[in-house]
Amino acid sequence: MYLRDDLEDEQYLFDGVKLTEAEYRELSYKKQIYEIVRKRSDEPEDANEYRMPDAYDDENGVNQEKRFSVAVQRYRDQSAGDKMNPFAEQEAWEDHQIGKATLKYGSKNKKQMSDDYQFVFEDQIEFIKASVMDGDKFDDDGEPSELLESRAKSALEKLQEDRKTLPIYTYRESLLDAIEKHQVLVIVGETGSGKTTQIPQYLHEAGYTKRGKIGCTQPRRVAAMSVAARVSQEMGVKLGHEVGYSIRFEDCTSEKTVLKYMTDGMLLREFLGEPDLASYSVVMVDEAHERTLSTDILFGLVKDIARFRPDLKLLISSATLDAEKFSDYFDSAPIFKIPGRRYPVEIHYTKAPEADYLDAAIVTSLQIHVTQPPGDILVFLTGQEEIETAEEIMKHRTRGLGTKIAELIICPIYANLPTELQSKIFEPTPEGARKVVLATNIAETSLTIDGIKYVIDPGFCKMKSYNPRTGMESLLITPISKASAMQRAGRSGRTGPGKCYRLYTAYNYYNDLDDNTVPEVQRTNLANVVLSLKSLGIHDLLHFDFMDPPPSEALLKALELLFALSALNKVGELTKVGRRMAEFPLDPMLSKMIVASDKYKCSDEIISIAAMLSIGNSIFYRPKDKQVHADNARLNFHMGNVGDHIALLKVYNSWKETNYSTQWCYENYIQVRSMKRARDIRDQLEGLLERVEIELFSNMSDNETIKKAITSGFFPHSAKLQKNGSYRTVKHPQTVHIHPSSGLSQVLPRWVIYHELVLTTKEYMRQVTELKPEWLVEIAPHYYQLKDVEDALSKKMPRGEGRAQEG
DNA sequence: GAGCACTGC
Repeated sequence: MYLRDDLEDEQYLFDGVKLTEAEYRELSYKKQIYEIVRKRSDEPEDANEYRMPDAYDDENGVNQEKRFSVAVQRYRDQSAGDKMNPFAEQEAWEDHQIGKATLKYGSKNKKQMSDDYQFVFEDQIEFIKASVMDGDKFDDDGEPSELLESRAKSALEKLQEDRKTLPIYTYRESLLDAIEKHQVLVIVGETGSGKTTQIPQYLHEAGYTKRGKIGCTQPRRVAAMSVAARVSQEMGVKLGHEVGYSIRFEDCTSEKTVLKYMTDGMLLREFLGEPDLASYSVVMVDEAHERTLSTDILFGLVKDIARFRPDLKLLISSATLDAEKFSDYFDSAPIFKIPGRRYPVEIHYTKAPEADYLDAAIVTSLQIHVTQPPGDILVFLTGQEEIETAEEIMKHRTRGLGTKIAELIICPIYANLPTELQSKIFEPTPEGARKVVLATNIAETSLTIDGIKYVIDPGFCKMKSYNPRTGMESLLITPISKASAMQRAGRSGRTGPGKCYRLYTAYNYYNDLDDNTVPEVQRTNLANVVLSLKSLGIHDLLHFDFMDPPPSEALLKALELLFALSALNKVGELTKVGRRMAEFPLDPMLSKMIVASDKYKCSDEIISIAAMLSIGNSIFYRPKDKQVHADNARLNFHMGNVGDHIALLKVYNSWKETNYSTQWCYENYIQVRSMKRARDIRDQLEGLLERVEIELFSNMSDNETIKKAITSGFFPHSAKLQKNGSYRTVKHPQTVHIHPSSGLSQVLPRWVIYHELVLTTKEYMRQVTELKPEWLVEIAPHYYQLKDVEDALSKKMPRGEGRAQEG
């Protein structure tokens, strides 16, 4: 499955398999996925073996009327600013977010499209070739001269020799020298420089591991695993011995381990048990430019411990763009540059702005297809819906062209696409055909597709933003940053010179795009971060040394919540409850719910609910053409109007009863992958119960008890029905609605608690359960007074309409 | 009667 016959440059071997240079440098995602699937699942190794149910069939005809994506409309709505977002003017930070969305493109009246072959040539977009992204000292004919000789050598010797051909090898001594001289070093290394695999080995060879482990963090699990596997091969040791990795649900290390690759979030958890990282001699934060939430917190922590641990070496590795910023943050740490290996990429901009980027992307794809030499195309779109729309239009326009043009294979890819359908993008393109991959941001960093020569970049992505005042989250279609645009362009130059077509003008690029994406820490709910920092003994959070501080309102909101949950006392210290909560890798309200379940003797049910809630909104699969079936399947779990939390519990338990059957998931329109994740999380939570001395109790028969435990964590999220069918949140009053996907959206109970608020077309509560108002006063007397609920208690509540039945 | 960027613990 992995071996390709068409390779001419048989330079590299891995596991006895011949790889291209790009494959060699970075283990292919496909192989990684197969490995993970094999390890994790009870499924047969060949994914084609199990029957694909009709839920996944997509034989619906093309809907001509719907071909222009809703996303375009959404973008236009968004440009109107406060029409979509009633809070647009409230906050400076928010203005910033919205402001970025007002990037105006000119208008263009499209003539009615024809699916005639001629169309491909008639409706073209004019591009201007603007620049060439340099190919970093790439030696194009750099085939090692000792190639024939080396074939006779053992695999290990060969690996050792290959290490010396990496760009970084030239810098080995000067790099070790710089690390010896300076405690903190910022390393700038482009993709392909070998920094991630080589630097920890150099340090090991130089004796650093005698003083402690070398830790290297990655933003993604797959990267941590595959890099560790690679390094263990190069060192000729078994994975998990001297070289290991540590990711959630999987600790592949031992006492022997001296080189430890891990996810950034994992190192953060390790801080909780070892606040000075005493067992480490070197910490390398890799891919620091990605600025994940965990990386940003790690920065503050490692900068702090470096002061009282002069023996600890810190390496911050980043892409070129913001190296100066990292250096400044780490007290003017020196910057060490390592060239990478990358092919040149031609950048093209549109001559004029495009009104409809989706249409422009499709036209450009077809244009490339008929005019450009072989090579696959990668198109960056914003989401599933847009990708599905684009797929329909492209299929329709290329249909019936017969042999007039080469075959165009359309491959959609986004994270929520079932795994079986994802693998399509890794199948090699047949001779004479061309592949066009329609991808979300998943293709920007998370996965690498070989053979991409052309990138089409419309310049948008979906970005999460969080309003700390209202506690509302939303996903907005936003222009990308320059850094992101560079990253996208680079995806075309991995295996040969590439071309990037930007569907915006050079003027747009230089004047309208931000330099960098707003770091996650500035646009997310910080409750969990604050709890972790508090449990590390960091009390003055408003003065914590963030590289880019979050809005203070977000910190205050988090502190306020933790205080309400009794995780913090009046002076802001962690309580016993708070310490127990911090053990769980969950949002504080979920952790509180688990801690409280001890009292209600229903921890078994509560951890299942917590696991299901924490995987978010991707449990139910709802294909466009089977929506009615999917909705009916979902309704089964809502029998008796038990509320969404109990419904999630029923989903989990039903799946468990089928012995975690994949087929059952298909029949019930449930995402297999999400359920497996829920099972992993639940298992982890069950293990953690012991640590905080909570007994595993089951109390399935009593829904009211379970609901009370939920209320113990989610009482700040209560809302009361109003006359017009909308709800009003009790504590920070605002008008909200039950999400139509909720089992209670037609039932409208008088009082509800909700899991989260999301802003889409309206302000919605997602995951809702009915509540008795007296519980609020009983469970959270410090938070609710009688007057908050008294009118509800004084009146007799009518039964029947407007009120859910007891489950 | 609506919608699911992407990670991570």
